[in-house]
Amino acid sequence: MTSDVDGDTTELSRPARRQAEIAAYVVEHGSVSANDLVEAFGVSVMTVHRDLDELERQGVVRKYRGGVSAQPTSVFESNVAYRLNTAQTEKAALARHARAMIEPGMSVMLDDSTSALALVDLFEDITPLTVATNFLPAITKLTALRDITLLALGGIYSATHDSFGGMPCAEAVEALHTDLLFCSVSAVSPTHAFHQEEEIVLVKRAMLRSAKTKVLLVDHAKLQRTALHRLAPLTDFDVVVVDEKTPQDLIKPLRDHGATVEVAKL
Amino acid sequence: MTSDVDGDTTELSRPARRQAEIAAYVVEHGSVSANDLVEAFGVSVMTVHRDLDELERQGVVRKYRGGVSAQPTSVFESNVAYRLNTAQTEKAALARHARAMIEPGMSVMLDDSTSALALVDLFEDITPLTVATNFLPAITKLTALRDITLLALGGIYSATHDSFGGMPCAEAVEALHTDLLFCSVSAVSPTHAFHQEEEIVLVKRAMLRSAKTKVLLVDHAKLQRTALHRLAPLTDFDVVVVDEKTPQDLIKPLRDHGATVEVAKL
DNA sequence: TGTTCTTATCGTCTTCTGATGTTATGTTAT
DNA sequence: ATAACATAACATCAGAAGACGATAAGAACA
Repeated sequence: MTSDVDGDTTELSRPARRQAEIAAYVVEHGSVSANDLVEAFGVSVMTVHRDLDELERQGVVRKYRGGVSAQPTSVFESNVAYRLNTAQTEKAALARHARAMIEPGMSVMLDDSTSALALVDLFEDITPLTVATNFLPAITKLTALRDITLLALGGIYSATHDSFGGMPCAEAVEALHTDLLFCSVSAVSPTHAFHQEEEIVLVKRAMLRSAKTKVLLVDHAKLQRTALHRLAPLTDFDVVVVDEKTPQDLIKPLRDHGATVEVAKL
Repeated sequence: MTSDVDGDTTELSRPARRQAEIAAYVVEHGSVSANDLVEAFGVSVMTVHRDLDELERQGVVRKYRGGVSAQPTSVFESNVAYRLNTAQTEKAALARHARAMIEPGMSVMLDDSTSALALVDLFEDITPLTVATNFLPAITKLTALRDITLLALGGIYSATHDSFGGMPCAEAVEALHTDLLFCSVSAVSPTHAFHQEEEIVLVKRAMLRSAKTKVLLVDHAKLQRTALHRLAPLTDFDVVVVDEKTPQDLIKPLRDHGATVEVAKL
């Protein structure tokens, strides 16, 4: 019953949507020519090239004379997971649930996930608050808010994630200790959380070490995926929050293995 | 002959300009009511309040029921120095001069100054490049560029400067060592560079320790001002760049005290 | 050298954000 | 309690930025 898993491409600018579709197209076909894409998407050559330039900047495809080829799937997936911005409703629900755990005066850490971003929108009323994050969109949003101490976690910029990472970021994280951590991952098995990229795992692990209470935000799509790198056992998290659309038979195994699972109401 | 020192309020959005003017008005009058401002600036009460909210967020004024009062002058000055964005032509000239010092492949550090920001616009052609900065507008611009490794220097966000600072930032800086540093200050005496805020001084000093070649960018207005905190002797900089409008009799004292001064052509 | 593919530049058009005022509701003082 | 002030919540409008394609210039390939 995984009814509306994808296909809901709302809330994305036209070019962004097309670029995501082009990315999918390229990944599917391995490599294609610019002209193929012109026909497939009904835009001019120029626009196709511009889209491809952007996708290349994000590390999703590689351009060569005569066409483009797909990059390792991991990159594509992290990127498209971000852009295709699926399950906004679910993420908003997760965010509302998470919000209830936060009290004024606390310090909160956020990773570079869209789930965390949804949470930022709810911060305005929970002031004062200290927020640490390495996610540029979150940073941008938070700069506009009053009574929130923003602690930006610097590092090497990744266009694919629109966030900062690498050693410098991990070091910045380790200098902190926050009350709460909200983070998300690419995939969740009954026992562990996984992520596509080792580089990201480095930072997330540091975050896990630097927070008192750790919360994992998981929309139901994540439970049916797998990913390369094992990040941490689910028991390392104090709470795992899933959305209401998650089938019961996917939740039970988590609990059986000792995870504390809460369900966020839509 | 300090002809056109201020009064050139170009290149600023209407609300930003009005806010700067309101800030000046408030500082001049000590404290005023919202209605006074309505009459003085010919906008609605609502708009006045919005402007004041923004100025308060930046730490320039303090609101209370019935009006607003000015905050310590230092805050006002750093802020207005930033916003009133004077001497753009000069800063562009300084940036062009600085640009000639950069070779592809180098690592460059930038502080949170508008002079540094002008430099960012010239980076696109000097790739590859590694750029480290704590200035949010610079970070935002750099994320869009390819072939530039962006190293964001995190820290505590300051709305007044739109940059990151404090201890976390200083630590991030100290973990680095770049080929070049371009920075600016509030004021320059014949022997020293000065800055208004101690907090900023902390970060700038760290930057000075973390770069091989240090370049100070100074538009001529800076030479006629003073500021509270002594940052460093001018001889700590490998080069001090001034703009062409700087009177000779202001340049000579710097050289007499051992500084290497270069003049940027407009 | 000619052909094909790519990039640069310009003008047009659309879209979107941001700024503003008005009205309505809430809050503080007297 | 009431008046003055402040904020919240729309609706409107304008300006700016972005998207796009056409054309022309440039670069790689064969």
